[in-house]
Amino acid sequence: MPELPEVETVAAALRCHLPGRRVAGVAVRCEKLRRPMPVKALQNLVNEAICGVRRRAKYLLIDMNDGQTLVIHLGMSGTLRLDAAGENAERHDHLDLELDNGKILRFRDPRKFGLVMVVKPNEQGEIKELGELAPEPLSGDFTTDYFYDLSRKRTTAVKNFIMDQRRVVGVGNIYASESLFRARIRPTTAVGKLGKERCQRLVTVIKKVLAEAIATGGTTISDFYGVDGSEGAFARELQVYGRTGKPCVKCGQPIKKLTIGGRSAFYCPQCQK
DNA sequence: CAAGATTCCTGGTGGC
DNA sequence: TGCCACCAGGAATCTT
Repeated sequence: MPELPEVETVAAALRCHLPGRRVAGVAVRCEKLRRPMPVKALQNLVNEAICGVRRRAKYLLIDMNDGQTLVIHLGMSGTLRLDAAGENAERHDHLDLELDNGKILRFRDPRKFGLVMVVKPNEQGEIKELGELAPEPLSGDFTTDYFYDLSRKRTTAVKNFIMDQRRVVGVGNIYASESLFRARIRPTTAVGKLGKERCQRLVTVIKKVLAEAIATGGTTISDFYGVDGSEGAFARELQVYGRTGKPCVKCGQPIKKLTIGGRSAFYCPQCQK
């Protein structure tokens, strides 16, 4: 589910509800995520005021007045929603943040690939616990030159490269296939072999696809929903993802599927070289 | 150091 | 209908 546009959609929604609220209570029902849930640190958030909501790559950052930040990664199946006061938790609702207006911010994650941390960012707002992340794709730091220089002499498939969060952040399996189709580049192409022009096409298209997906509220395939339970509309815009055997929207050739780096890749053999 | 395989976990689906 | 193998949008960790 959640790639950059989905996380941004959630962040934008939470920005309308969380800042200015205080944490009134915390409930942890399952501690076993990708890393154990930091129960003590979470309980220490009680009575803290929330001052902002940010996103970095696919991480959601909820900033507290005292300088701490609650970091949430949705993994593959995580969702956050805002429940009305008194609403019962359901299966796989692992964490509740009760707010001072009674509403409950709920983290659900059936596959438990998600991540919850409480950290202290440095003065610039950077969080070392997030590791080495590439620049934000929608920022001015993500440029053709950046991409071109970083990819020289790399033999890995371009699809793997754009899904590697140390090189490009926010692009997951869906937007990788979609971006490559729009850039007319085969997912298997060695990234180091791409000339400057094709690098530029890809960088431009990644920005465009992510921005469009944000504008339409993200992609709902099976388990992405907005904070209010709504579905994202970008699923209608998908041109290759999940369309194996169906005609290419541009040339009519059947879309092909293959496995690269253990993940499925979708492409048009005619349009993508 | 790069690139590929493996692993965490549960739920939905498609085939028989 | 029931059972089961297989697949899933992520990313850290290990091996080669």
